[in-house]
Amino acid sequence: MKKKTTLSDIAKKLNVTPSTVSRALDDHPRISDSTKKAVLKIAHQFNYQPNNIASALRKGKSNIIGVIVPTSDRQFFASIIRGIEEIVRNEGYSLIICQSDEQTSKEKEKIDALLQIQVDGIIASVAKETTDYDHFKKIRNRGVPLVLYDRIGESLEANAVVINDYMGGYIAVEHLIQQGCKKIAHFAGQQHIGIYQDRMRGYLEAMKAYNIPFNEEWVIESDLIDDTQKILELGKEMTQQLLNLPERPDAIFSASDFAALGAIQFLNEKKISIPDEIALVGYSNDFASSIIEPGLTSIDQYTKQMGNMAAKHFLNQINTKSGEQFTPELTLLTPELVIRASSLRNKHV
Amino acid sequence: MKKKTTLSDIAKKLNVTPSTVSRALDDHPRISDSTKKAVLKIAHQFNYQPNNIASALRKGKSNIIGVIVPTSDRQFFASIIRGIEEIVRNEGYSLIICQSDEQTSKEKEKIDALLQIQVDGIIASVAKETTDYDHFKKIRNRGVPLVLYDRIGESLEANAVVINDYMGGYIAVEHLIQQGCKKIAHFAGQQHIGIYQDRMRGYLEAMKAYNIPFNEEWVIESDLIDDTQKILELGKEMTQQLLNLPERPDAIFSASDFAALGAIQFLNEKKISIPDEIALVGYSNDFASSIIEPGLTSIDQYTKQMGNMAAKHFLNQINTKSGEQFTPELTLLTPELVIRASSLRNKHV
DNA sequence: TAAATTTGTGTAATCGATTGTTCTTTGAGT
DNA sequence: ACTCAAAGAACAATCGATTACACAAATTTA
Repeated sequence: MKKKTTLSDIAKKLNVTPSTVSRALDDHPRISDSTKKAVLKIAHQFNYQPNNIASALRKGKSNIIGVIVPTSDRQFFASIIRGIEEIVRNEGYSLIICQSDEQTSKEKEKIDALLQIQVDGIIASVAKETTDYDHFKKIRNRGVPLVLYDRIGESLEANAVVINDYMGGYIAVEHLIQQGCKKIAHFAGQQHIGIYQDRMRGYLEAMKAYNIPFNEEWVIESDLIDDTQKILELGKEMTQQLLNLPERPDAIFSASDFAALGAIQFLNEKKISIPDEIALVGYSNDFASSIIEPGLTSIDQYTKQMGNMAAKHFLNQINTKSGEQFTPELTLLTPELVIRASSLRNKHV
Repeated sequence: MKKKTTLSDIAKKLNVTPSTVSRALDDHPRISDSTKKAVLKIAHQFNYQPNNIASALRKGKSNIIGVIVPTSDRQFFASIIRGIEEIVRNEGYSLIICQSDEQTSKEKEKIDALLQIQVDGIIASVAKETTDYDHFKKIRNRGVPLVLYDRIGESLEANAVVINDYMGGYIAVEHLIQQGCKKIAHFAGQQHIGIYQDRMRGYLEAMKAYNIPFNEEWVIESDLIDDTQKILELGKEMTQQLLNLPERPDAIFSASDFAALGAIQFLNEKKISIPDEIALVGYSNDFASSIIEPGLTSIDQYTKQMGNMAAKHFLNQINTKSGEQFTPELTLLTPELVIRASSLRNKHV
């Protein structure tokens, strides 16, 4: 095992000081071209790799960004990460990816861990449990840039990028209405989480806009952030519940693809025709939605783009002089409806 | 923004030296209990957070492990990461997760980046493209522990953990035979990749063991590591190809779930009955396999356990005195057959 | 009681790169 | 020829924690 070569090794070889070598490698204007060339040559010859830890210590900058995802089991987050990486890699940043597993306690732990290893910034989506944001405030208090994506703490002053979930809910329901549905149910997520609130709001507004009467019984609120299998089961149960109603709905807009998948399985089992008896639209366009029969219409969230934007927000903050007043920016991405058989009643439109 | 408190801040406050504080916090036996208590108190009061970068520089240890995954789009890798984290978190390690996107060039880049930020070890699965392993050897040459998982370079001297893919192939095909299938086709992966070789070997051996004649035309080799949608299409094409054969197979063992999913979609379309006309077994037990109709029988790979084992191998290497001779260890995990409708002909067994 | 340990801390070097401050040399300008 | 500025590089401090070594005081041992 060879020991690493350091600045001083190169310096000794050339009879100059480490500072000269450092500046030469940094292309400092005060270093002569001849010296620069010589240094570069030896550096290459010795296969010099700068010690980033030393550099980080001196510069107070680690070139590492912490990314917190509630869980990486979902394609959603994998895609976000990819989006972030795409942008920051050229700037020389590495990512540390952490999972909060939807628990506030772990979220705190992870934030502490990231601050401890001195990340240059944190990009996070908040856990479903979280209602108190002090641990996030700690990030900003430490002077570490914070960017939130998708699930953001309302009360937090931070750059953020979210999908327009209101619009997502609206276009989903509008689509169902245009397919002739008049009694539209909604599988809603927990209303203390902004995105689910917005999707519900979109649902309600679309109904109102088209003068569709609203029936309270058709809205079922539940925890849509959980183990995939559980949500699947939940979807089945909720569907059963709807079928038991005196006035049975003719469509379901589910704020989660998985609950909708469960609904489809259940309806298939009961030989209830989709979309003719009940039409369905899900949310987030999971891969499985294209696999199930009939294919599940869903809202696509442009996750990679979301990652890209989050990364850009981070870079912006880094490049903002600390003197300037910080005003949080919010980026709103537009979701898209991906239409499949589960909602397509007018086959020939 | 408050500045962080350092060891010296505490030292000054107590009129001792930083070294004493350092030792006190480290619970050094030579430090008196009274001093320790005092230090702890002030440290807490000042909300002291050790500067890990400084510590890393001095100790030559970053407490960061680099994890390389070919792509994080698959649940498979998400699960592995989780498995690794579970183990190493208590030891104070953080993970940096990188994606090679199946490209050797990116794999090299990532390895360089990880070495540059001085990770304490690298846990990796090799990209499909990779046939030359020099960049991995570089890791060991630098004295950095390396652990491979799932896709390992045969010629690499490194700890590794893999699933017994031979057994996976064997039990999959044995199951099909037991269901009465006699003409079993195989969607094989690229044979330069060990896991696909092994699955194929399992297929062949099971056939031989049960005296099932082997027909070369029933084996189709293709790239099963690709964009999910592409593999889905590929699965359809390969199925078409099999249907065109003079002697049509009555079962398919696919080395990829996604190709099998494509096959199911295709067969459903053609109204060919599954499993009666053609039975199917996939590989890796993806979530979508439980969603499709009929459910796809598949081989489960215990991915979290694989992550656990990889992490343990890493810790072992760390704790091995460098003097001792290094002998690479290979852990072989046992896969499990998850039976669903796609292969279940004897419904009443 | 003298010698030998043990105990509790302080001193100072170190990890490797960075950077503000000299210092010397060279060259231009008058 | 002389002043002054710029160029090129060295010096030395610094980032914060760690640790080999030194040293005095307290305690034990003989």
